[in-house]
Amino acid sequence: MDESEKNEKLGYLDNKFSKNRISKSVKEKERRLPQLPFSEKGVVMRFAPNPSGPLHLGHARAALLNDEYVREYGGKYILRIEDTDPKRVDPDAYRTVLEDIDWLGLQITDVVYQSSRLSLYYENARQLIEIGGAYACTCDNEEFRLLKGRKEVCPCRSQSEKETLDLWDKMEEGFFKEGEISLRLRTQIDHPDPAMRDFPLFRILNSPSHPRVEAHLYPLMNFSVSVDDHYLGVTHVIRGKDHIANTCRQKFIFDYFGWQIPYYRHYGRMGIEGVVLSTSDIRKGINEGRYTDWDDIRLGTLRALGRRGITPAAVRRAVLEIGIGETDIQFSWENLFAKNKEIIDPVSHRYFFVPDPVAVKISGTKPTIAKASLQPSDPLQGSRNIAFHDTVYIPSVELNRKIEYLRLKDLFNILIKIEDGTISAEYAGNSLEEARSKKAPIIQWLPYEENVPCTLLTPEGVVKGLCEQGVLNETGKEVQFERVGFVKIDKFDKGEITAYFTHR
RNA sequence: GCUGCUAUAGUGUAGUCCGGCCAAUCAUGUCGGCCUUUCACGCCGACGACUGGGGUUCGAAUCCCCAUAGCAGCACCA
Repeated sequence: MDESEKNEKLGYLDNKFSKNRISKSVKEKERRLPQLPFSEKGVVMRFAPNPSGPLHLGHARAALLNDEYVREYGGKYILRIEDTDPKRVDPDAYRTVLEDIDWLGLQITDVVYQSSRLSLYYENARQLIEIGGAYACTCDNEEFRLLKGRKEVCPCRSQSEKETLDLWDKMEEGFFKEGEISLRLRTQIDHPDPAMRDFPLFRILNSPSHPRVEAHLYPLMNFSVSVDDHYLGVTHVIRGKDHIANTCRQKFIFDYFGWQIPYYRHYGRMGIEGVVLSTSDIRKGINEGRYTDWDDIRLGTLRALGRRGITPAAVRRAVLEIGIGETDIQFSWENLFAKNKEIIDPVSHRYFFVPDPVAVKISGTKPTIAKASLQPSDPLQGSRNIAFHDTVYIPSVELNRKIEYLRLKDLFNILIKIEDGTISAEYAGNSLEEARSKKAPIIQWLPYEENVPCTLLTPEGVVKGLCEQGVLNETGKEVQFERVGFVKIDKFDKGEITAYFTHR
């Protein structure tokens, strides 16, 4: 897919093809994000995931919000892979994160890996030490925590720049083992917020080994992020409010170096109804066999959403509507589904799917071929031909409703007869008007001879049924099973179609 | 415990900075109707909110104070 195709798919190109009624009304409904200050000359923004697993809805918000601003103001959009903690790096994630970003349609202009920038961090650490901004602390963690709580300095804090530099050399050389020493920033030990007091900048890690680089001395995020944001020229940072404290911490670092601080904006926490979002919890669930994989449709990962038929454009619209407010919110599937429907309804092909099918022989008529529209709002997309011989499958629920007069959609009316437990039907005319006036249910059906088994996976359970053979051409696409809902055709395997229920 | 952020209908969101045009916007949802060879789409209508209490003011969703609730940070994670 080239760039323009991609944009069009995401609803960005307002070209001659998108002048139809639906996309126009959608466009009018779209609201804009609030303006960012200092954006006149364009912006440099970044999306900075930790490569610990595939991306989920929470990542999508950060990624899409930033993406949208870069699209609006122009500039650079940097993907920064934050892999400075080998404990939290999943080698596969280097690939999956990129795949997910591609799916989302982000306009990334630059990609950097923090693990390739360790020497930059070391150099800046050295500088920071030289100007007296940091000291090497050998205190026990718990001990330091207690001192900090009492606003008391630790003995290491009084070391001279020379002493710190010597210790730093040893840290770089590998003289210290994990946990023995860390480099701390000199902030204010009596800062009212305990979270600000002399927080750490670097630590030693002897294991596990890093998949991309040989190292033992790693920066902590507040240092690497500050250094990168500065050297990469980041102008605006949109991130979750769980980073508010980090923003304050990073300002201490910027101040030491005399760097210009980017514009920060923090959006609120986002909870998602009934879904596990945490990467570590998902991983655990997969390992324990509770989920099939990262794209298990019960998950909130982007690949899971894609698999059940949620489009990236819908995710984008939903996320932009939520915006950058600081209020904690409850993300609702209803709203996402509505956005998705806006997108897929006008283009999804329609098919009949008959759940729990019952065969009914119809007397009093001759074989014929029904013509049904593939896409009712756009006849140009063609139609399906469904052959009627003499027996059809209809959903068993329709019989349970005890209504005798029915219309088979796009075919004709029938009268159901149940005698001694055998079900049959009689042809009852072609008139649609008559069916309407008698308020006959208009139902989906399939010929006895031509159909294909289909398993529909829904949140409520598995529905076995039959569907039209035309569905075989729709693998990987979203279609609508008439009177059932939108589904994504997952695969055709062993003579059977598997589909995932997307939403009504 | 300390520090900070937030608070508009079931959900999301506009309005809050610079008080009156807000008996509060839009979307979604639910219900009802219309349209329609789908229980989809579209159209019409209804339902539904300023967390509470004080204060300032002629006038407060909007400013101030207190309370309450939710969330975050106080990691050698990001």
